[in-house]
Amino acid sequence: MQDGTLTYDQVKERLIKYQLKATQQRIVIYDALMQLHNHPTAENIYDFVKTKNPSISLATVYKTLDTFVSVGLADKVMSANESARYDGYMDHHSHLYCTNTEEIVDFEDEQLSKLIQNYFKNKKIKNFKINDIRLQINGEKVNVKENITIN
Amino acid sequence: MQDGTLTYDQVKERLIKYQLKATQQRIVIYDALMQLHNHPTAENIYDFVKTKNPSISLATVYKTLDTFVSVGLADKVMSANESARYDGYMDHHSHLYCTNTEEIVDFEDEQLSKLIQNYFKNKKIKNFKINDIRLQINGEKVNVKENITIN
DNA sequence: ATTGTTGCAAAAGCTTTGCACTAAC
DNA sequence: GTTAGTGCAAAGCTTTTGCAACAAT
Repeated sequence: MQDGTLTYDQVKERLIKYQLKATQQRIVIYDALMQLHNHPTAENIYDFVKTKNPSISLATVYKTLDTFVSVGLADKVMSANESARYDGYMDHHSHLYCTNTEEIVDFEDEQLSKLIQNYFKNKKIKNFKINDIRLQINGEKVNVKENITIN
Repeated sequence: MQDGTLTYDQVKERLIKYQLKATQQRIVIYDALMQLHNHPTAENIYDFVKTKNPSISLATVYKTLDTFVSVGLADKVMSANESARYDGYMDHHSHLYCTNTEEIVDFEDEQLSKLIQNYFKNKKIKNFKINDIRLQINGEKVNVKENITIN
């Protein structure tokens, strides 16, 4: 698990390591990300960060988070920013997501489902009742012009 | 795999089974969902459906899709509609998502990861190079006031 | 006839953009 | 001094809402 506490200089160093100018804004935003380990929204981070830097703008928070994601310092979770996509195929199933073409392909594998279900029969998570487990398998088409074929 | 072709009456019957009035709009939207099995956006569906029902409105498409999701006739994939959430904890990991409290909790299980990785060493997906596999485990807190604890 | 659904247009989010100003190197 | 990053306000998208008109039962 991450620690959540880095000194000012440690953050600065890390930013530089990722070839980013160590601006005040980036430092406080990165620091916020380390402290708010509850998957904050941009707005959450903005609120948090305003106490340390009252003049910061929400646009900067967005831009900075984008930057962090693009260099690999942060991750965007539960993807927004794309439109919602719908699926009428209602058996529980997982998805392959091609990061190049943005295609989503249904994926279902009985054997793998069983494997995972069995795993959680033995390993319970305290205070959490599992309703549904889905895999999101991210990757790339080898040949963009051909289809992805399962089995 | 789903077939993708249902007659007008079959769709109607299915809607009624889910206690929905079988309106023209719902029928064409459900039909669209069955035909567009590429995880269409609301806009995609709207475009598709306009050819059959030029006077339909985008708001109706949204409302109808919501209705379908709430009765379990369709599924919302790659959740949008929430704000993007960020995560500074950059080791690849999975998430528990509590559908009541909307909490996202990091989840990492070395043993399970290995299990799944091994599985895909034997079972390749044609024309797809896997970069990253994540689990999204949906469920509910048993006691909303207590935390979810892993291990 | 009743009730729920639709379409419209307006509003509400969230996120991005352009540009002048500023800070980091 | 250069170059890149910031803040602002405006605009862009997607999605939601309120309400009068309408269709399904």
